[in-house]
Amino acid sequence: MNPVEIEEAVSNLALEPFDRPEFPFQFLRAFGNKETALQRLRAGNTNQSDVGGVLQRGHIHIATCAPGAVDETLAALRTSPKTLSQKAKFILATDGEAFAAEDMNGGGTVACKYAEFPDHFGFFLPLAGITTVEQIRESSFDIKATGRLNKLYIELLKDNPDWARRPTDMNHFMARLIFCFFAEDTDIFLGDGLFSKTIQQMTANDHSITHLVMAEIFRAMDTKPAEREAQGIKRYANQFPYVNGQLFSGSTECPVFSKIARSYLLHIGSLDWQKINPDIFGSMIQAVTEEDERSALGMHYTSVPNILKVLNPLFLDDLRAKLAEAEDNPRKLLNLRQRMAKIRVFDPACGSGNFLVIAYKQMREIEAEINRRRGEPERRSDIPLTNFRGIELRSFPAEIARLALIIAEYQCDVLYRGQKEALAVFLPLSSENWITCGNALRLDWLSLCPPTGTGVKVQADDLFGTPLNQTEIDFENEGGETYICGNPPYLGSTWQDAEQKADLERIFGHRTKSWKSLDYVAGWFMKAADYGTQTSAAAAFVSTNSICQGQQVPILWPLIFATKHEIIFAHTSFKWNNLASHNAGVTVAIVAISNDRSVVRRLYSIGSEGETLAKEVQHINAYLVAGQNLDLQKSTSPLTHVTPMDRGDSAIDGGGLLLNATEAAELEAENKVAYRQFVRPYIGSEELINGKLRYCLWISDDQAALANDVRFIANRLSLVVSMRSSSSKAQTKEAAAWPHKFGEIRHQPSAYTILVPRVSSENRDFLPVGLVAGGTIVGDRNFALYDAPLWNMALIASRLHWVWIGTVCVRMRTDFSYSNTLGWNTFPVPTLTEQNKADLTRCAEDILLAREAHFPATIADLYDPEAMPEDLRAAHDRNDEVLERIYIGRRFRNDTERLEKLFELYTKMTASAAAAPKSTAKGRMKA
DNA sequence: CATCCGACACAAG
DNA sequence: CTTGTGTCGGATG
Repeated sequence: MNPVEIEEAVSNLALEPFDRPEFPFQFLRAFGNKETALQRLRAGNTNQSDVGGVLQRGHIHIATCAPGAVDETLAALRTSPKTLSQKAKFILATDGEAFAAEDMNGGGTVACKYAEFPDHFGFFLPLAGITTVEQIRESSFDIKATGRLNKLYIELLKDNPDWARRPTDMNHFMARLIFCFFAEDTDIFLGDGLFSKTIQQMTANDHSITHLVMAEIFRAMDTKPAEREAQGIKRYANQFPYVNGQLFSGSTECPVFSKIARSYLLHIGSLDWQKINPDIFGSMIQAVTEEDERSALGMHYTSVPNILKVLNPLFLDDLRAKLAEAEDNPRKLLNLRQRMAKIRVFDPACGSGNFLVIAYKQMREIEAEINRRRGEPERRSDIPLTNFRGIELRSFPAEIARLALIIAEYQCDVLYRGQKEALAVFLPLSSENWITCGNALRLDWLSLCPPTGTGVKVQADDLFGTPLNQTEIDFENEGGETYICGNPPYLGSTWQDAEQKADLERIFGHRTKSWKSLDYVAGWFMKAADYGTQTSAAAAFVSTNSICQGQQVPILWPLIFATKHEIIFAHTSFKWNNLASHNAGVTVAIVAISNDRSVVRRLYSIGSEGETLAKEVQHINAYLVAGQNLDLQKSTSPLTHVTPMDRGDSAIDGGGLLLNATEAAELEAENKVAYRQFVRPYIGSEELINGKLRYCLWISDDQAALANDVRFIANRLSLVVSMRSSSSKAQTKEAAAWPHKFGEIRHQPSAYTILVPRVSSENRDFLPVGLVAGGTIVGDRNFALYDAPLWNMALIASRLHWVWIGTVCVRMRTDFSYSNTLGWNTFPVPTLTEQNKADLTRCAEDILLAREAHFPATIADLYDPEAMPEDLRAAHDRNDEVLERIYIGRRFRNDTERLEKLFELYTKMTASAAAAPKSTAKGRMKA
């Protein structure tokens, strides 16, 4: 269940008469428990309560009681031994009048009237497996409103199929409604609930005219008081103020309301819209208009702390520092206020305006403190809302973003200046539109956010079609600073559609031919850098970490650096969680660029306790490592004298060629000869890491006919044929003609094979390199070194290599994704003497021996960082000792030092290769 | 054109 | 929720 569904279930429960014995089960049902789970609790099998209540292990201990006994019942739950031993997260007591609950992990308490407990449903969201963030817990309202609006939206679309075909109008209409609900609950409309009441009264006898009444009200809000009589505004609509803004200009047409839609509307109006929180309302409501997103309604939410990871280092930290520095000095405070009034914040992927709203609110907070210290607490804000600009592709979020900013402004005015002052300046809304609906990668940012103080009118080389009227609006920030921020969409190169590819081509096509491998988000960085060449600005984006790892680095970053921009701060990989706990958060990094060389560079990371660590550094390179830039290109062959590495063989067999132990035994029983002849051990990464056993059919061309006479094999091969022939891939289809062989073979006969899994957990301190006998078929989940000298294995097993791979290769989630071209072929190794090789070989053997001593422990067991055996760790330690002495004559102090040395060696290595191109493979061939 | 490589959604404890 | 898998699509030389 998503939060919206839960809210609805909980609210419905509170409306029913209180049923003392049933309540605990009803409550659990509302949070998504299945009937079977409830039945088991009822039967007592899983109910562990020792106070006559209902206790669900790991979740909640609930007790209902006679009227007036809530306090002692809650106390009994609190001290109940079972509450502790069954690890209940919550305790809850109610008598149908009062309601009390506690979060046993110190997350606070709820005490309210029974009828009001649905307002606290966010408190219990962990029960439904939804990770809560503080803001959510306090924002039951936003989820509730989202759910109600969603219902209305769907109902309206049902009754108005023509509106479904004009989503922009529909979205605009929804934004108008939200505004009216907010306005009628905050005295912006005179009279409490004016909008809802007017609609209700005027349509009480005839719901079919709802849309006409509403349209008349909207028309009034777009008509200045002086013109109203001439325009013939109806009396009931005349009570509404002139709002204007772009919100009510244009057509006032409204969709037709059915009886049900009308009742939904009135119900939504009865909610207390004062409580709306623009920080999160926008991201919640956004899903309403997106068909495929609706199942996750209320799940999309970017946490404020994460947004501040971008905004604080970008400029808010500095403002706060200046505030602290100014102390009570009125002159300094004034200067700071004047500076802030000229700061513009630009989010070219603004969605529903999250970043802009947070930035605005944070700045208002700082300004309020300035005004307090200067003794001007009621002073009107000097921070213009129009300095917070955005671009958004989808029309509904764009509408919501503007609305969210308007609401944020009003709420800040109420908070810092008082209701009266807030109302005095609220209407009419500014007619400017600072949120542009369009494709940020195609629009000209300089026109939307023109350079300061220059008066330059930039001709948009990439501005399509109709000129945007927004370009005429000037920022009120002559001589001010610009900060670009946001969380643009990430889309790996394989998932971009034709239009998105074209977006990237327009930006990168004339700069590099490798633009096709770039993530979509790279476009925002490049546009920001280009923007920065015309005017000084700093830009910080949340981004997939893949643009700072692996193959994208040498494509993107030299282009950014060429615009004189450098990375001024970065937050290394962390998980960008949304509300859904089952939805493994994307791993992201925050990267900020600026062409101002004077700023102090900072590198942020998440510490072991989840705290943010900051480090001041001289320079940050494109791998988000402290150190100089380097140009690391992937290479098809090793740059040093290590053995070339191949990927293993890819079955592409639809389950036909690979056999588990049972299937192999089956064949052996059916035909021993065939078994001996055609079955080989097979090793994928699961087999290597977790010590599993698998087999495969390995049949040479000349024996294909013979093998096909074996019934078991013939059956398996037919599986292969059917899978391959129905494939969408040409290469695979062709391979259906020879089902007895693996789909992609790179196999070389060998006496033994060293192998590394392509993907493996980052939690191990060393890469899980392995060694198998030559007859074993190495699957494509591994890279293989056939008959390579064993010192190659010593390299792979080293901490140096671990660090290199972790930085240079692309990762899958946060796990390692090994690459031969990017990681192995580029690995900087000093020239090894025969003695060095002998020493390293010995080290590799020692590692293998240490592993063997723990037979049958698997690599996963042995390399569990918590439980790594001492002798094995010692063997690795000696390996590192020997290898690192070869590098620098001593051990490295830490991984940063290792990386810095490796980068340095790489730079030298490639520089000398460029100086002496004759030594390349091609050069030798000619000679 | 024939490899070869990286991505990712899915699946299994 | 962590860790690994099967196969596609498209880059590369």
